Amino acid sequence: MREGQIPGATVARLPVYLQVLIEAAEAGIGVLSSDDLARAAGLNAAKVRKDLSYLGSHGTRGVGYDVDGLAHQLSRALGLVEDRPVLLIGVGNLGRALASYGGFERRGFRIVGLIDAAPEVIGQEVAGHQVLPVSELEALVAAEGIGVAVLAIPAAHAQGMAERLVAAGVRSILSFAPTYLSVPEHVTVRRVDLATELQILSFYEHAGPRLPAAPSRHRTGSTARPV
Amino acid sequence: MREGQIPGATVARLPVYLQVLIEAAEAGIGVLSSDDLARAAGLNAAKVRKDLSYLGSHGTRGVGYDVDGLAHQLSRALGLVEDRPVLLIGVGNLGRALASYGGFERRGFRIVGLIDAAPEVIGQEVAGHQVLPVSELEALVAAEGIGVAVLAIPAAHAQGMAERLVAAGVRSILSFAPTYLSVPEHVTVRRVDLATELQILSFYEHAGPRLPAAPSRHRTGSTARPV
DNA sequence: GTATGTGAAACGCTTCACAGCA
DNA sequence: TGCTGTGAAGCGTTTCACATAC
Repeated sequence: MREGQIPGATVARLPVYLQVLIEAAEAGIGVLSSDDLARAAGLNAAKVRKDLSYLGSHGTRGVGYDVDGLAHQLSRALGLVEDRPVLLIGVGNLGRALASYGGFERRGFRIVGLIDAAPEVIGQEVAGHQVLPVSELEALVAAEGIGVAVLAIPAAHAQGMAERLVAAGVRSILSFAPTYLSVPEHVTVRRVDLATELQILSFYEHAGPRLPAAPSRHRTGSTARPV
Repeated sequence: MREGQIPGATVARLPVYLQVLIEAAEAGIGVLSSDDLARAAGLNAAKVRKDLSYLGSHGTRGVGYDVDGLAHQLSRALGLVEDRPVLLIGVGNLGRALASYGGFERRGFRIVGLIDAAPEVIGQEVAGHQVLPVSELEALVAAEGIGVAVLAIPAAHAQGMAERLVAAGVRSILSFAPTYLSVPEHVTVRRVDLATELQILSFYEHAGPRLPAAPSRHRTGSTARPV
């Protein structure tokens, strides 16, 4: 691993630790051990320690990790010291659900605009935002300094919209469209596809209780408890 | 790897191949090479071939893979030869979006029931289903032979509902609640959390255009085309 | 005593390179 | 010739085990 590089597998777990810490802080817990964190996140203590060690040494031997201090370190590592503006494209059923989801602010993001192509939706008030036409996209991205966009539109329009977002300056796209997006090297796309998730579950159910096996995403399978 | 075991990383990609094949079939394409598949899925040809080889040898050297034949093999491997019944718990914004998502039937699933705890929602007609009270859960799971459930409820209720689902006989849970679920060994949970996804994106945007780096989930970064 | 931080071993996944077959 | 199928090498991640520090 190159100096200062945090492994991808670790990066994908940092948000998990952060969430556990936020909940612990709200519950008035001041210190957590790697074992506590592991239990709450469905992992093992060694992995937690190794992951956190990439951020530097922020624990106290014999004691554990200071909840507030570590939460701050994680927020910093994730680039969340202040809320990041997010643009939401597509105000259908899913888009509305995302716009109404309250957990954003609490976790470092702020939806600053809703955009849709349908004339009957434009101008509507959704979750405190007026839906804007696609023509406003570039101006909005520039004005708000938007780097992250969420795509909740049909697959057929996803590639075109992604290209427009990239041209406008967006560098990270979270796409719910069940299709693959071709983007330049410097742009990161993450795709969430419900049917894909269900199919992965279907495999393991169908294949029988395979003892090991757990692909990429968050999988719980044993003791893990919300704090 | 144990005999007959398909690696978890491969399992997570099988739905992707299946989707590409379905779209190719609809476009009238009869044969695809590993390179074609790789391009459409944002992967490389060697990975595609190795992945598909775990299912057996279904390609033709010098030619490629028969689209229909391979799609059938993949469906079989994923346990999707006939539609799997799915139970949806939680009919809020997100639950409605999921219930209304049309892509299910086409990809091997059938929502057979909606359940919610709120009295004002129970009895409503949503996406062609009457919302049932939680008390109907066990009967519905038994009657329809449901093995897969989707949780779209607040984090605070997720663990309790998961336990009830497991007790009723559900073996796979797709959870949208931003909390970890403790389940028995034989139950598989996959978690989808929007804020987590955004935070991972935030890391890479913040950390600058890291050349390598791409954690677990579907990441596109080069040539990939919707068919 | 207790829990972190970390080299080193073990493991799994990806990529390479080419043999095998149409 | 062209593309699949696959051992083997390479690489990243996980786990182990213990020195280190409170």
